Amino acid sequence: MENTAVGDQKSQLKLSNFLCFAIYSTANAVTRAYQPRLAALGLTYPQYLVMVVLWEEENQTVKAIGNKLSLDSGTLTPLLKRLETARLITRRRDTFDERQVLIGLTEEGRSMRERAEAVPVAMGQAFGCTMDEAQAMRSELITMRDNLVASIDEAK
Amino acid sequence: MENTAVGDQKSQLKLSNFLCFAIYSTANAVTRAYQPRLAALGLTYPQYLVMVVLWEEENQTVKAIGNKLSLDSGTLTPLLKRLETARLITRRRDTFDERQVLIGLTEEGRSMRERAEAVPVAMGQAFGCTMDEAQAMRSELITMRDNLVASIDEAK
DNA sequence: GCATATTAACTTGCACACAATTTAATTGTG
DNA sequence: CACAATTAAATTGTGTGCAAGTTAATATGC
Repeated sequence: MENTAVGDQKSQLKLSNFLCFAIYSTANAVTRAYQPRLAALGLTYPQYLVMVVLWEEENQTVKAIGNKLSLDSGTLTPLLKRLETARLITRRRDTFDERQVLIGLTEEGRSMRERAEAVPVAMGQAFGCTMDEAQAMRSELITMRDNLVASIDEAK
Repeated sequence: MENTAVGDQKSQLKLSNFLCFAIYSTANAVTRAYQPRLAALGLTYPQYLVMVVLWEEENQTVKAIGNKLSLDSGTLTPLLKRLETARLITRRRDTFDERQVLIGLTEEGRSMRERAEAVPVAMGQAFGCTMDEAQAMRSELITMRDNLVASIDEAK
């Protein structure tokens, strides 16, 4: 049936739009939802992500942090300078490769980890979904993200 | 089994983190993936979203557009001014309620719709998923977004 | 060994997002 | 009718994201 095929295609085009928008507006909501929970720590959501990466492992390069968060130095450099000003992290040139900057934690940054434990607890409840749903969603999103990223160079 | 319960809870806390990050980094990838496809139209992704809303219905207030896109006037006002400068939209005060500004399309903005049809086609392919997967994902994301938004006031 | 290419971080410029405040217009209440 | 409360946009200030270009250090090819 030709009409069905055409109908399918049209709705897919609309859906692809709506899916993009769903991701976009949910991401905005994630940032807004973190804000009141991070206020006590004085962190923004991207700053919190950097701290999470550093709590996992100290003394990482800007490049390594960028790879983990999919952010480039144009975004990270000013963000890291703000965390340095807040005395949460340290920045020092790698002695063996002076191109690299190693990001470490101050004692204050290290000790913030404990106070930050409440944040994912509160956020987990805010989502209102089960662990299985969250895991399935996460896995599908990462697949889509990697597909999208792979498609970018082709589109240029 | 106590260990299992504790293990479950810990992994849920991590997962809630990872789910947030998956949404966040996928949304960044969405914006980057749109960019080369919107370059020919001279639009950013948020600008494209506003145009889509206006192609559906002309002469909407800033408030109405903001409700549909979950954006406030602080974001929309400068964005709309850029679209006006690009001669794609018109802005005029509502005669019956001078607080409101009605956003319309110029002939140029209206005619861009046809050229923009290729964008969702390309993006749909870039996602690399079936229509059913896209629809399921979209529906779950919207549910989570609404849960998140509902949780924000409580957290303040 | 030295010129060239590559790499890491930084910088610049632009466009969001959003909290908080301001301004102007309308609505609601006594 | 007067006047307080509400509403819609705009404005201000801060913090991302990211493309494009710069600088300095390291790696590579001949």
